[in-house]
Amino acid sequence: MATILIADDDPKLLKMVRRTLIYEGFKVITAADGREALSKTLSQQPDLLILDWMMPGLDGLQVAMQLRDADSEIPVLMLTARDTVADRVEGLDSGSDDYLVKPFAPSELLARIRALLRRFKKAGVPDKPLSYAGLYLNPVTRETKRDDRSFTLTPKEYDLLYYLMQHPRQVLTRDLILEAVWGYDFGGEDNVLEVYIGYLRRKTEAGGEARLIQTVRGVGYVLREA
Amino acid sequence: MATILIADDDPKLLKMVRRTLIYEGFKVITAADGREALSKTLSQQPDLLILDWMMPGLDGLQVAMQLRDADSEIPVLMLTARDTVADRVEGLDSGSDDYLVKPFAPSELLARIRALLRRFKKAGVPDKPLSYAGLYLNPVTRETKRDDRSFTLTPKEYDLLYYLMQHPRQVLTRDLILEAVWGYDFGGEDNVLEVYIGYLRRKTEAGGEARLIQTVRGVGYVLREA
DNA sequence: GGTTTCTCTCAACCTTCTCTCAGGAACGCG
DNA sequence: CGCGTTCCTGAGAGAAGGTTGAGAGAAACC
Repeated sequence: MATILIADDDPKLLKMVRRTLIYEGFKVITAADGREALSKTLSQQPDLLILDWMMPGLDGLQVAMQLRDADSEIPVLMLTARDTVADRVEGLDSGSDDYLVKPFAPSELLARIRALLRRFKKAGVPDKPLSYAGLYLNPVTRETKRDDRSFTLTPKEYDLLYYLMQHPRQVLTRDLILEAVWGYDFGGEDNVLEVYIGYLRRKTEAGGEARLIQTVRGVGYVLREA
Repeated sequence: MATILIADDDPKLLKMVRRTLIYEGFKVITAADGREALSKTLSQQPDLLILDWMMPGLDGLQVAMQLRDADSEIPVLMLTARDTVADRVEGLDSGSDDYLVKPFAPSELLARIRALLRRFKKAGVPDKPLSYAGLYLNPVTRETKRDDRSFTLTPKEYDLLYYLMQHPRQVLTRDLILEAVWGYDFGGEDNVLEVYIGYLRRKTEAGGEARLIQTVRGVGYVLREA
């Protein structure tokens, strides 16, 4: 499922939107201002940005413009309290792809998001199959294999493996993985991630193959040959 | 869904039209002048062209004429600010198929586009029969078979199977299917899709054959042999 | 106009997935 | 080696997702 970054300086709205999106199955990254939005966008490559027009420091417009200047093609949905024609035009010119005027209904937000994602998926590169060290994952068919032995994954397992395979040889911290796959800034102390790593290991090594998902003690995990 | 190329030297209009069309589900290619329109038309084979009459360099008229000379059959909708009878005649002679005078309402534009596409579809290549793993569907006769056992489908069932068979082995998300077959913009709370998948399964497996429509839990469905 | 067919909703049921918990194993460090 | 910390794993509760039968209302057909 797609990853969405939402930037707004109003924590209440942030929370509301975040909950809605997660409920709908999106992965969510949040940012409290434009600068944070920009840096998280660059580091985590979300599939869509929801930017508040008015934010302290860098506002949504400026973020969108900077991204366009950097040839980013990530679709941008702008949130604004204003609703004049002039504003709309200005926003579109600056690189945002759609608009939503506050206050808005969650269903309206979802509809726009879906429309934007659909539109950009078509324009973008179709998902390429990933493979690393005998592991194979095809996002189009959702086929997963280790060498020629194919195995099935649950949605969460799939998301996790997908994420790992997008960053082979890279040590991924617990927080990063949790945020990418589970979509929350992790506070509590459960051990979902460990459990799911366990599931994946069981499945990827079911034929007695060598371990590919390595633990980096105190940090996180890496997909790497021993 | 059809691909439409729109060429105009006014970026604002380009953007506006692009958004309207995309929102309606079309794939859109844009061009800023006649030369670009011509080359993109040749390379990407859109289903319809929207050309501005007046453009720097090659104007819309010239583009249309060149395409006709090259035996292109792509329908052309011409945009013009002028509205005299003489102009209209000249335009039609030169190979455009319909006209729209600026400024125009988006709904008007859409109506013309739909009319043109409908008109030219008839002249186009008829849909080829689809088959996969013993399933057979003929869009011309609407005949449907599993191996040699033919079965009948209701219109909705047919649409659904047709869509699935156009994407064999591809995992199709609920949203995608709903959008393609039902035209929803927002996947509500009902379970029509599940019900219809059930109907199709009943019919495609009535002879005790293996299941071809597989569930991908948490995602959607695939047409695939187990 | 009446009948048949089709589409969609609802609700109950069943399956599978997710996440938590807790005990035990592995690790790193002094 | 002993100790605290970190990680792994089996079991299971609860939630989510998917299937199915029944039936109401709309649409198509005669």
